[in-house]
Amino acid sequence: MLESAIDIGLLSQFFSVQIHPKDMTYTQHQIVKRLGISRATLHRVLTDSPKVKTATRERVLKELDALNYVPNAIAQSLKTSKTQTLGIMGPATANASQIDKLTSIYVAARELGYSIIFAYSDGSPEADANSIRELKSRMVDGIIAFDRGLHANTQLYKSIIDNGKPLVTLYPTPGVETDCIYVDTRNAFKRVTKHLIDLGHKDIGLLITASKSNYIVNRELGFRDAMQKAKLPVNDNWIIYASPDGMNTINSDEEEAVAWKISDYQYGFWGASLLLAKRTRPTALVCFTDEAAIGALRAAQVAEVSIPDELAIVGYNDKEDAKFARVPLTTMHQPDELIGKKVLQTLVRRINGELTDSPVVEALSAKLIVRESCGAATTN
Amino acid sequence: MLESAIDIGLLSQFFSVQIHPKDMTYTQHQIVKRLGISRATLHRVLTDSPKVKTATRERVLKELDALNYVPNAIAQSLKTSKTQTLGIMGPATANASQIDKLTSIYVAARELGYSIIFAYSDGSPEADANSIRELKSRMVDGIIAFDRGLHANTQLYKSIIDNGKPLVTLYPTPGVETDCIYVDTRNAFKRVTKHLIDLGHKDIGLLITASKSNYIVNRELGFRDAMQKAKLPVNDNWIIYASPDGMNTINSDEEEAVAWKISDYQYGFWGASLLLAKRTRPTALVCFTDEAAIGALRAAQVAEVSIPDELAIVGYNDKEDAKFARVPLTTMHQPDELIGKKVLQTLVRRINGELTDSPVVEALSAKLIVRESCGAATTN
DNA sequence: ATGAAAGCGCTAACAC
DNA sequence: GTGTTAGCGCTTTCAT
Repeated sequence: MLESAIDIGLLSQFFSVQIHPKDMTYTQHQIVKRLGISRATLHRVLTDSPKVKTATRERVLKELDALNYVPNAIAQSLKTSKTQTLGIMGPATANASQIDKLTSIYVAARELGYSIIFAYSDGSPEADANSIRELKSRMVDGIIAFDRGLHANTQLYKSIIDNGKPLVTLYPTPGVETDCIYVDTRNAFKRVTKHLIDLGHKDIGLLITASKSNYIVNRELGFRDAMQKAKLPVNDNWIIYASPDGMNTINSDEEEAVAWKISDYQYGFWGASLLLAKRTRPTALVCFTDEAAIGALRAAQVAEVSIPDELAIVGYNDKEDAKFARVPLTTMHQPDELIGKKVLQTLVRRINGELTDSPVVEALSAKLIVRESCGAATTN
Repeated sequence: MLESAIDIGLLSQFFSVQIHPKDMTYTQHQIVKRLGISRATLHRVLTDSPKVKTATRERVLKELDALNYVPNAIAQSLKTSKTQTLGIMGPATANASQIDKLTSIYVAARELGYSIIFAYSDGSPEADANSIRELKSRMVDGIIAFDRGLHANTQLYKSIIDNGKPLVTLYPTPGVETDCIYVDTRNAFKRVTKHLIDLGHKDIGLLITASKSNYIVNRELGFRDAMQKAKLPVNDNWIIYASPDGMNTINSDEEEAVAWKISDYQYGFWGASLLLAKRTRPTALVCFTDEAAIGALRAAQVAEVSIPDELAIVGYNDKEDAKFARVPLTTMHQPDELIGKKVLQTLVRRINGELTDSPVVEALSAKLIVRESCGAATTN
């Protein structure tokens, strides 16, 4: 008795009992001393091993509960070389759809017993390198690349793979052979454009940004897919590549970084104003996000252009803002809630070696949501 | 030479050199063997200690760089009992203002060399307890409570403090003596209400939710402060406590949890519809967020009530959506970008023992942004 | 200016 | 069914 008291520190025990006995952090060593058993037995109880006498087990469990024992994950990690931790690297973002994706990752991680370290980066090469260093240093079991599909990321991702860490991306990245769970935005934009075509529109414009990212480029590709399939000409005059300086080009990684700091609303407003000022206008406009569409709605309001009568508008994302826009938006709904589940399932199986060598690449589909802005619905 | 090769594993060295020499993870032990120096000397170089011969230092630094050495933070943590890791506990959220706060915390943490573990919780007592367990287990150096000021959190926060972990909250929590950095929403709502009063409004309504959280309650208090100061009567008929079931009450923690799943837009739409249907209406309406105000804008549009002429509307948050609303919103701008800096500064100083015993409690002020929805501006 | 050695809390192989 | 022990990668006295 005296021995054990000395062992865990006479003074600290005194205080801990006196002040908040429930909230002291005990080590296995201390618990073992108290119970007069060995580390191994304790470990067996902790891991539900059958090789423990029931009486012993119960005595141990009771003590564990009384002491509110929480294992030290750091020590576990050091010993096992597994941290039960996943790293997310990417830019922070205020886009509601991105947030929902992120949340679904958090939820899924929690369910599978993984903690998440969010390695924030502003997208600059130095910040990205720092993020990787951070995650490597903390021995994360796997990494989720939460980005917008910039080509500049290729090298970065390769270095992660070379380091032997499982990596899941949310965009297929050319030249990077790794697991990828993504929403097929190209197909989504093809379908939302087709919806406009089916409604009888022939003169259709596209409002995107000048970014070279997959996030943007895929949307243009999908739009062109639909136009081509319908044998409709694409009027380049009606494709607006919005950019911060209004010059409609982005030529460097630095300019990309700056471009992402501007809101989709703003791009939508600028872009639509530009389009509406032209001598001839399309009868329909595909916007790269709902937020851009809301910006366009505002521009139309200022220009006194009636939506959808004079210009049909569609967006992409389908978060709450689309529903409550001045003209409720026709848009595509992404399965954001599903992504986290899929990503974690893939990543964890990869970590556990349950997957073959070839990368898992899974495309998820978006769903058309018809509201008033396209002119098809007249509810309300 | 042979010895060192054997020591770090003949096979693994072979492969690592062959496949990706740059990306192997080396331990201090391995590096020490290669260089023929001691752990201590390596450590001195790593920590910039002056007690190393310049020649030795350079030789070591060169090797470190060549091998791309990244220290194992897990081992460091175990040894020093400091993880350079901070935990954030709270619900995930799609509110743009919350996201900006969170981002500013990430940025500030990165600058100070701390990693962030986001311990997601849906707000239920079990999930909260799990979050605390997770953070305790991972030995975070401090915790940031990222919540909406629910009374149910009091016990939770007390248990963190009892455990001896520094805790910073973003709401003053009654009964919890800890550091707190917050935006004074009560004062903000007093001022935005006063703005309406100054514009000549006497009949002013308030649209909030039925939540008992500080997030909501402070807003009502601020509204009442302004009305009282101006000696204006508060018409309870014009205070809308929106709730999911339309019964305008929330009576339990469970109901609170459900209530937070519904968007502010939706509450704004429901609440304003309710208000506009009444026999008598106020001439101005204070909404609990910009998103609620946008929902109210939509309800007004449906009811063909002209904003701001028949009803002035103000919100709170001032993110991009406020600017591009059908009627650009008069609102209060929170210093979200500042919060991370302040929170981290406080938390890190607390961790380092640089603060006195008494809690740091700092209130930040919001700023009035006047646009069209209040009827004061007519810019376009 | 440099090195040897103990130990952070845990797991797991091995002994009894 | 239970106990002993080595060691994960690092920091840190204490010697030399």
